[in-house]
Amino acid sequence: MSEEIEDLLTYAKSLLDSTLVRGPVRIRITEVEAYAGPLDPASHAFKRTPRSEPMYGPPGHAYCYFTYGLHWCLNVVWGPPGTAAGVLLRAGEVVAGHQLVRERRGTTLVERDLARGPGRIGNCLAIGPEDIGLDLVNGDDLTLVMRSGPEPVIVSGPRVGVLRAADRPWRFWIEGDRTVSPYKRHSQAPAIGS
DNA sequence: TGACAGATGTACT
DNA sequence: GTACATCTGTCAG
Repeated sequence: MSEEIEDLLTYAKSLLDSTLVRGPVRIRITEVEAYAGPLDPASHAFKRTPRSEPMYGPPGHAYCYFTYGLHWCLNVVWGPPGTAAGVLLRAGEVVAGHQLVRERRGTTLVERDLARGPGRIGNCLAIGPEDIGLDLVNGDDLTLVMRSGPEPVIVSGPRVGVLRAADRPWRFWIEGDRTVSPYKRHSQAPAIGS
């Protein structure tokens, strides 16, 4: 494995237990997935297109994309400009601003499920097209606060919901955390090992 | 638990 | 013009 990818995976793990803040809403990140840009067939940046252009920008910025006609998902761009790698935030736990999140999401979900899934995180934080390219590190609207405490126990596994290169173990989550998304393998992804 | 419908932007032909 | 997508909510069994 190249050093660049090792660094990406280390960064992805460092995001676990970090916090995303937007106004009164705070979400503790419990599950992430790494995408290695042009080196990764599952990444949107595998091909450089107008949509994936933000991935080629500076690190620490947001790459937001709209999928399935319904959901906005949030990635954190990683690496020097041109690397086009990023980390998808797959699940988290709402630790503050529950009331506002419930207003956005409706009240049917139990607290654990409020940010359980990439689309739900986007919904909780009101992610939209205006957030593409936003600076998450120095910004004052949507901010990523890195973990300051000890590293949690981290488990890795194959990626979820992607059709290509699904068996790369680039998904990381906090062991035993009940907010980790339950989603399964892409229905058309080949079996692991094939 | 599993299957599927849903809405629309993006990429490819 | 067409196929598909880093998904979620709902319903049937």
